[in-house]
Amino acid sequence: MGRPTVTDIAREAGVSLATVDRVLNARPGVRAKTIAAVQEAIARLGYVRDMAAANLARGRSTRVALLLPDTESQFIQTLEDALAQAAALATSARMQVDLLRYPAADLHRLAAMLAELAAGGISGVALMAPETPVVRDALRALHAADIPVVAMVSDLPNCGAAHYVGIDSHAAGRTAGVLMGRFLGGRTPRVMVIAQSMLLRDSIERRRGFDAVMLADFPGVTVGQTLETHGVADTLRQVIREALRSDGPVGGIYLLGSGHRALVQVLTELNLLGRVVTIGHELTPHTISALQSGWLDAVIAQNVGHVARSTLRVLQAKADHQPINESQERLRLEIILRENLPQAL
Amino acid sequence: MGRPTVTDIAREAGVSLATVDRVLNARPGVRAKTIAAVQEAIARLGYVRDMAAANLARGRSTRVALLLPDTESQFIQTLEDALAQAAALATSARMQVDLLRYPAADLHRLAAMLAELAAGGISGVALMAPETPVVRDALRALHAADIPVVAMVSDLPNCGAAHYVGIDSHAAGRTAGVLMGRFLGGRTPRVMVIAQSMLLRDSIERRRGFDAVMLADFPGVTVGQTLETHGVADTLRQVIREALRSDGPVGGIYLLGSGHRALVQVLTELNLLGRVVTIGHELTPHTISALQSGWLDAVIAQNVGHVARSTLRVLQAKADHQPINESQERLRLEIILRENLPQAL
DNA sequence: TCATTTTTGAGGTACGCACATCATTTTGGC
DNA sequence: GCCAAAATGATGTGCGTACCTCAAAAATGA
Repeated sequence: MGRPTVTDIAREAGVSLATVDRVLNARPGVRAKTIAAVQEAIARLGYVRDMAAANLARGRSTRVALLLPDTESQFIQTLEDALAQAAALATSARMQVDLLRYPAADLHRLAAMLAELAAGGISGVALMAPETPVVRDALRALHAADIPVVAMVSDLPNCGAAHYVGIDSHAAGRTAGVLMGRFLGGRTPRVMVIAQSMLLRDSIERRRGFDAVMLADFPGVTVGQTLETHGVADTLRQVIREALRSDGPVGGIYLLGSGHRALVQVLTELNLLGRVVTIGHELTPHTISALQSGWLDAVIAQNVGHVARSTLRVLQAKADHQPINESQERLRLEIILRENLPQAL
Repeated sequence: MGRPTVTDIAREAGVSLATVDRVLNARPGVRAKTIAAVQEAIARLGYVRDMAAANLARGRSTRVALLLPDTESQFIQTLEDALAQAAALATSARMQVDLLRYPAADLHRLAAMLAELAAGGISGVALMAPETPVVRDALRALHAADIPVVAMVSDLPNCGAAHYVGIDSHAAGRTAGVLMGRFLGGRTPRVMVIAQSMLLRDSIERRRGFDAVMLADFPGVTVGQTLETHGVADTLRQVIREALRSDGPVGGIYLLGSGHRALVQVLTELNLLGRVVTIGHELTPHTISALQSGWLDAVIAQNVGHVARSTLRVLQAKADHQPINESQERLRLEIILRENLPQAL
């Protein structure tokens, strides 16, 4: 005897197949007493619905859209690659994935794209986007239309997002703080914090976490205010030079977002490369090679492959109205050193 | 138009459904020319076989066995829990999982169990076991019977194992080494290395990795020889006391395997708790609470949930004669500090 | 060219489930 | 106890694929 099927339940519960079907799919027109009897039989037999067969019968081939900003960042590119790879695999599980980019500078366009998708009959959307009123309204419209929304990498609370796939940015900042403090090894120099921009929710939370740990556990270390580079290498060079003119030696640098390549360049010019504890975020070809060279001491990252697969799994579960396996979807905050660099991205 | 089906291929290739079926399932009696035509149609339409429907039609419900030692270790228990949870989910994907324990001290019994399983018609086996001749022979017999074998946590090369699910132990030791060296922060005290036993492949490789890094990057630090406790708390107490009597202060302890609880106890007695850099392996309730209390500085771990799910996925893929998605199955070596402890195991 | 073998076609059944329709039974209100 | 409403049963079809049988066609050898 193999696993029990709907037929077994019907026999066991003393009802017809039609009734079992009504109970299983929460269709109306069944007395509470009958529902209980069927569920009791399900429990007794240990029945587990064959989701593959169910989806096959439904003939439903989920279509979802994934939206990323068109930023020229290696992290975004890495994430897109991971999403594309996961999407290719999802095809064999009856899921069609549209991978789209939106202009990072034009969030109205993003909102328009979301509206189009909603009209085009899509069963789920996942995106990485800043939380602005325009975006929020667009996402709320999706929510109202019963289209599940998944936030990737950067959370979107108060937008009706059904799920967040990404790591806790505050914890990421705290972790960066501990590593910085411990890698300084008792020394109490100044530490510089550099960011492209402090508009993004992630950067702000990371900074908060970093400060909390430094203040509490390494009170001797002076942490400077956040230097914003706006993605311009010259600005970066200038702010670093300026900061170095201030009193006290700089012993550590915390890079909140991207910009590793420019930083390495500036540090080379200033002959500081490898002489300063440097901690950054996200695994990209740049950060990997910087770790290998010893220019970067640690990277706090999230597994983009996991982000991609988790995103698709969550969207599939939402489309099936299935519960989400929280423990599988919880992303771990990863600490990457030269010694535990993954062999391949 | 949804995704292409076998019918579409038949039409596109100008052959019948039966012929497409023969090609897809590598059945004999088709001319090479016809095979090429069908495959060309498959490529042109981008056909991807619906594995769910295929398995449904096959009526095949994969049955696999998972074997763990009956060791009273929290890590083994944690792993078993993760496997049980993954198994419960796998049920809805037509997979039946038998979760078994074998006496750790009696590997002949393990070999006998494996032989029984082979005779009982099972489609795959995963196990965590030491690599002894008895085990090797038993696994080779499985391999000869075309039953795929997956090694969990501890690798089993030269046993015909189809796959290894676990982290690179040498890299784990190297990582522990860097953390130890850096957390010592320039100080050069003695470092103690403690293990339950050095018979297990993992412990040996970890030690090798640890030594390699300490020697190369932190040459001032003296690393003692491995102290074996054989799982006895008293022995642990004794070896630590003895080691402390030697000259030079002990600044770090590297715990290769389990035994965290006993170590904390001994360190408490000696008033060394929290005053020595301590690094261990694997996330268990004990190590988690030790991290939270600050008694443990870092843990090198593998995600047991990932181990469990990966094991089942690999077994499923092997049973379906499907290729394995290497990037998804590659386990990351995780560094856990108090700051990035997962909220739940 | 004929006989033989090989290749191909046509069609059916099954897997476990969803969903639909219509007939039949049971229930509750009065 | 009658009737309408609600609940349940019976039955069929289809999802995409595997696997089987038998007939028909094509290729091959002599």
